[in-house]
Amino acid sequence: MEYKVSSGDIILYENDLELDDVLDTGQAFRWNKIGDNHYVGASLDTPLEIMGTGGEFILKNTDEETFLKVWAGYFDLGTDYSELRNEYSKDPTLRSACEFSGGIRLLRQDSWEALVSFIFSSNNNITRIKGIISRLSEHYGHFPTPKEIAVESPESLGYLRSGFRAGYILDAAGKVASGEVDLENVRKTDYEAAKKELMRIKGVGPKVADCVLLSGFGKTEAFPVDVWMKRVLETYYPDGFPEAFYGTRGIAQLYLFNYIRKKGKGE
DNA sequence: TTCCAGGCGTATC
DNA sequence: GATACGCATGGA
Repeated sequence: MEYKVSSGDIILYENDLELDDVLDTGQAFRWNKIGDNHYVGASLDTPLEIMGTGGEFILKNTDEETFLKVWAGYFDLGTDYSELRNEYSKDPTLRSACEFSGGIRLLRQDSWEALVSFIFSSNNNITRIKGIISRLSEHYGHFPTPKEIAVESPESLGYLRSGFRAGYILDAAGKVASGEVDLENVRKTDYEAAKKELMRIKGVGPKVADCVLLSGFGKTEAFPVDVWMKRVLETYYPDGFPEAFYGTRGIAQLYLFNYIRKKGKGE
């Protein structure tokens, strides 16, 4: 990880990063694009403005301590994505996907924030998900804690316009606030057990659980399969996804998901 | 108007 | 365990 502090801003040098590939592709829902390669957003209650492309980025509205404590982890700067892509590129489909969008990384989000976000993602589109989460955090003036949401009701959450997912969020908040679902324990335990634990929450099925385990807990063997990935698996991996990538197949999934979606749109 | 959006819970077999 | 169906909301 290479960076410097310049008149209060952080200058980050990172070749394996493009903001459009990580902040605007359905991994995180709290970023707003305010210009070319220019975003404002937050992780929990820590704000950030970030801009840049081609290996050099400026991080504003932050400081070195926060950068090291929050953003280095968030952008997974400790992982060598060139090396990962070299490995993936042994597979022809993954090679194409990696070449298609080389700026993809796994965003390692806060676990509670990821849980809330992906519960709202169920049978929903990215624009609406962002709107719901934006209304939620604006309502409290910060990203609400499990306890703050747990005392709400479907009616009092009506302002979110989140539809049937309001009940899911209440169940998640209640179980996390009471300790019935222990997120720290989810972090410590292995992938299979962690998935089971998360799926005790209403509105958390296999796909949402995998998204949360991948982004919120950094469990890179979590492999979210939605309609797009189903198509990828049927088309390119009829005999199953290569076992060689099991440990980081969740990151491979990010490249494939982006590839199949944008390729279809002709981007 | 109808269809769909990074699914899930429930009923039914 | 597999499969069909309804579900709130809003944009295309």
